[in-house]
Amino acid sequence: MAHGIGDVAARTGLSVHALRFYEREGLFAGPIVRDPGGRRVYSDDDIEWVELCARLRETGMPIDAIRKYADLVREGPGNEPDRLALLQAHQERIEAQMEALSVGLSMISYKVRVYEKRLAEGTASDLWTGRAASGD
Amino acid sequence: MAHGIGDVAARTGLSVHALRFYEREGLFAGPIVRDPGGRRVYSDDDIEWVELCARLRETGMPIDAIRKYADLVREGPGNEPDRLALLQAHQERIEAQMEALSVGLSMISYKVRVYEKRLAEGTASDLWTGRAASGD
DNA sequence: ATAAGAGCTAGAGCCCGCTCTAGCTCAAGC
DNA sequence: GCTTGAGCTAGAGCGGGCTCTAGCTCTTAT
Repeated sequence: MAHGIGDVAARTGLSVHALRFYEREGLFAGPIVRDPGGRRVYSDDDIEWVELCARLRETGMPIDAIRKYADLVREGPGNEPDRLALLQAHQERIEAQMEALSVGLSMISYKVRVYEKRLAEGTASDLWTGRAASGD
Repeated sequence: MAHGIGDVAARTGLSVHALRFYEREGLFAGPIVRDPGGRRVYSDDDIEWVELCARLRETGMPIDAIRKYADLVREGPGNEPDRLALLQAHQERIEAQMEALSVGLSMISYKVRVYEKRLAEGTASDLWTGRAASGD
């Protein structure tokens, strides 16, 4: 199936600007075909690739790293260990991020509980003790 | 306990530049005391606050949002529901992020497994079938 | 035939979050 | 008393990742 850039944008959540930008930046593994009028025509495979890029970006992989991966794929078979290394490195980054998020989340959840408790007491007693029970 | 800015930087992982920047940006709930020579002197409470800010930033809360929270705290008691709302909103953002990360992670883990398998087969058979088994 | 709408390129612009510089002051150790 | 090192301010600069603009072309529906 062939798809126009607008289509692809709509279905991947990226903007058409971003799609052209990614292409210029060399994030695509192969050239995007053009129709006789010079417009980009995306294949289903292209869309799949764009979706991968979107996930990689969403999980914080820098453009630069994605380009390196795309370069390897473009080079063709033979460099699988290198590709694997890039993916694994990113896997670890994601795991670290998740850890950081969960630490932050539990800190915030704690504060939320404190506020909720204080508010419940407040509506019950209609009185605030200022900084009596800390917790900003 | 009183701490110099270098100290605080070391123990929070932020740079001294970032600490001054945060202060300028109004992320602090109260003014930072200065010594007779004009240097910042951080209390334990200040450090705790800085640590909160660091966690909020790490989890992707924009400077702007942290400032709003700090503004509320600075205003004093009475606006707890507003503070709670900000925290809850951020809590949700974090949860959404974690979701996105885990989707991305599973996509990548899948690819990693594919490569590992292909490599294992490759070393076994010493032959690559090119794009026979897709998966970039 | 025409007007609307999607696409194209090259390049400028923007936002965020720091980071760095210049030029100065201060406190402490040798 | 002098050097070294930490700190200060105001403001410039930067890197990443888009986003937007201008000016043009092409397709399509009326």
